Amino acid sequence: MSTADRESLRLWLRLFTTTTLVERQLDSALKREFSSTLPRFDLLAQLERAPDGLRMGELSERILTTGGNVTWLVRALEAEKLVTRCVSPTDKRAAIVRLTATGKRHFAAMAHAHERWVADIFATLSALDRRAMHAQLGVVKTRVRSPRSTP
Amino acid sequence: MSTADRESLRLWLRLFTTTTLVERQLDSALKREFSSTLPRFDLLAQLERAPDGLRMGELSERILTTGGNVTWLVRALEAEKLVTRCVSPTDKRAAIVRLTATGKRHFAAMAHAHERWVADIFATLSALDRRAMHAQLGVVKTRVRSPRSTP
DNA sequence: TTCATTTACTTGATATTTGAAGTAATTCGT
DNA sequence: ACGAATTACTTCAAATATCAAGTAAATGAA
Repeated sequence: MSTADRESLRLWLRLFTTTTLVERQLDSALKREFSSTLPRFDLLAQLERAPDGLRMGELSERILTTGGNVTWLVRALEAEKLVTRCVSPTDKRAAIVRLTATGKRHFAAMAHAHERWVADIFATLSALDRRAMHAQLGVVKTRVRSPRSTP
Repeated sequence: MSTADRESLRLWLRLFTTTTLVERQLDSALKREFSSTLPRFDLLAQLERAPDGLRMGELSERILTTGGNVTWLVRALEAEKLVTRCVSPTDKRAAIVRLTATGKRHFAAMAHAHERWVADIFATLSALDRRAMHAQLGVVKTRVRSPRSTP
């Protein structure tokens, strides 16, 4: 194992740990303040950006989870009256999910708090570092999305 | 919301996405090649580094999961003969978990492949970028571990 | 010592996530 | 237009993870 490999391994370990820690922090804050969770928040965030709603498949791609899980999440959020589902007029197989008015209000409140928490955590980095890290992550993300990622 | 806040949010989003993508890639490769998973691998990796074994509580701190989950994971790995548990001689409440010889062999094989996968993914970054990112993540990690992290 | 507290885990009930298999609607080639 | 392949989802079972008790051992103060 070369030095570069060793460094890659250390980097991945730290990337994973740090992300997990931030994730848990945000998740537990969402639970505490809003009785919600990060996955739910993420799903609502995607819908917020899509005024015309999204199909189940689009949701599952965007929040990086399986179709079965999206079905489950949407059912739960629907029960809480935060989203609605309707059959697509152009494709009867597809379901279109939208935020309800309640969902929008609820999300806006959460998003505001979430923003503050995230800003607070990453404020420890300089603007320069934040931009550098964003770019570096972009490279990794592209790499991991390309076809022959897993040899 | 200031520009800095917006950038923090974008950074967090990308951090989360990238980490999740790498995680899934590694997890599915471990499944495919070794019928294992990332959480199992992580647990074994901690034990590998601790020749004297670790207590359940130490494991749960290190792999960032709950005690109940560690009990579950260890039980599964024990059934596969990869780890053993014994009562601590100095504290009868505590259980000490160790790798078995089989566990060591099994882990060594996985670790080798895992190393290659990770090295391959992060080889897209320059050595300089890897070091920079490692340092930047260190700052965030420290921040998120400090007491008044969630205001 | 002796009992209240704390600590280390386990348990059991739930919640979440995955993956494979099933259903219905659409599309494509003919 | 017709059936085969594909696509969009749902379902169900199994794997994982959390949380809130519960149990037993260790600690510590009176």
